[in-house]
Amino acid sequence: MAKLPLADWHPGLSVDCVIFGFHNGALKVLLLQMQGMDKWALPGGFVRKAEDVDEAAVRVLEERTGLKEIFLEQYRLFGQAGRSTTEHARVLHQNGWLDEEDLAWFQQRFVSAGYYALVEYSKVSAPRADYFSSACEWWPLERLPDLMLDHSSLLDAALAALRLHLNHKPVGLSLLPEQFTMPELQQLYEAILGKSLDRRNFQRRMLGYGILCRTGERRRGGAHKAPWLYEFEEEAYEQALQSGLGSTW
Amino acid sequence: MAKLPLADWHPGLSVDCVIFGFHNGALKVLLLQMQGMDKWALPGGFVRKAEDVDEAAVRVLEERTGLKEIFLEQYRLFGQAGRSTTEHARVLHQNGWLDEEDLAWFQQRFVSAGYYALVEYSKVSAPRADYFSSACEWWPLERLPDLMLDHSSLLDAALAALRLHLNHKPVGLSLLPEQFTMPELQQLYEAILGKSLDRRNFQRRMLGYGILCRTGERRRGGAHKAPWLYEFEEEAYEQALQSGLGSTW
DNA sequence: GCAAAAGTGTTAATGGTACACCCATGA
DNA sequence: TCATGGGTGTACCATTAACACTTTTGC
Repeated sequence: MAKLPLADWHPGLSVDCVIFGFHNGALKVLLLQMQGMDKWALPGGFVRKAEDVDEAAVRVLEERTGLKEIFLEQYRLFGQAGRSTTEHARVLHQNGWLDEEDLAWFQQRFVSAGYYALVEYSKVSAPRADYFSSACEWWPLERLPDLMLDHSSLLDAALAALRLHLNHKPVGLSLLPEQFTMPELQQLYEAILGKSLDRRNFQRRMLGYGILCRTGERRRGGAHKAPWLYEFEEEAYEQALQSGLGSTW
Repeated sequence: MAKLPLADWHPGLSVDCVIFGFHNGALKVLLLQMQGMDKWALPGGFVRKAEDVDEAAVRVLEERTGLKEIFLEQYRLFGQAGRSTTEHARVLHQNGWLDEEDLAWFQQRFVSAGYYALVEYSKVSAPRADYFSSACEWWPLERLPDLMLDHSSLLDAALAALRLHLNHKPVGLSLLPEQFTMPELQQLYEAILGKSLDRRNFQRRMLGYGILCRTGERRRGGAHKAPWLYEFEEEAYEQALQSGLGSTW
């Protein structure tokens, strides 16, 4: 990314992606460790002048995860005047990661479009760091490292948006592998909602929506009774989401 | 706005506001008619470099409505590469509303933060047009004029966001006058949801939330039985919105 | 007095909550 | 065989949906 042909990029505009994955019963997010800093950051990037902002987000997603078809939702623009400090750019510059010309670019005031993405954890075999970062790792939501700038609030807002969308977007479909068990689906809901649900009622309710299909197979190898494997019935799922899964009005 | 000191403004960034009002049982939005065009536009503006994007939206709101304390919610950034055409600027330039220098500014590629605002209709006595528009008027949602650029989709998305937020934001409080009747509140909900609700069940459900206070007065002058007047109990309202009015999980 | 709108009440159906119970599996 | 987790059933309760009925008001 160094040596940007600056004329090609939309000034003062970036995208940041909160990439959610689900593994071992926990929600995780993909974070980058910044070169020469102990702080971590959300994967992000700049926007080409000729490019949709959505396309920029897709590009970032692909660069980090290697995946192209990802559920991606833009939830808000972050536009506080003081949100982008120059400290980070200064450190990069001192360590030789940024030359003079690019430094000026990084020291502009930036507004950033916040996206959240839902990916199937197992498909992201090797998350890749970008030019300015030394590591790219999954972090569980409950134990996050220090994040730079306002990335904590971006993340919080993404989770809030995800909760709000839970009944209207294909959250389960996007985060879970093709086949999954009912307990796994429940753990996912519990992780997103931040509270525990009744096992039996959850099952009945979910099956009541008519969006799940029992494959007939069970998940063997667990320590206890083998649970059934399910798949989503995609057409019925889409249909049900139109009006919202638990909507009241 | 002509003769912008261009160095003070954030390049390629604007805000657009969908200002909702409620009058005579119908949802309305405030639109501007562009100088020399038959198309209408959402009230909008640019963002100063030293200003929060939210502040820019508040500024626009105040300029059009004269109101300062307005419920305002940013719902999404609109960032299609082709969304801002140069046609509008060309027309303004030809008619003498834009000089050469400002023309270049207007012909940049713009991304725009979409806000929706909820105002008490009666408090907006005289909406004011801006420099580039010849009229500023309320239009009912069901019969909207042709809108420029992608403002139709901005508006549709604002309504969708409003629906999604109905159980989590003080929608009634913001759109209705201090005192209102139950039928008025119901009409508001029906207008937002786009469907009719049962009168009696609506009333019971609303009263069940414990967020309304019957003043003891009735609205006289109507053609029929005089309905009670209510006010919101603001503390209880805020409280109830925390968990969502009709949330299921 | 009539039509139309507002307030109150009742009932059946639906859906959620809180359980008890049985089944499968590995240690 | 026991602890643990998974699957099914049921009884109870709250809420919703769909009604009937009464009250008020202007014409």
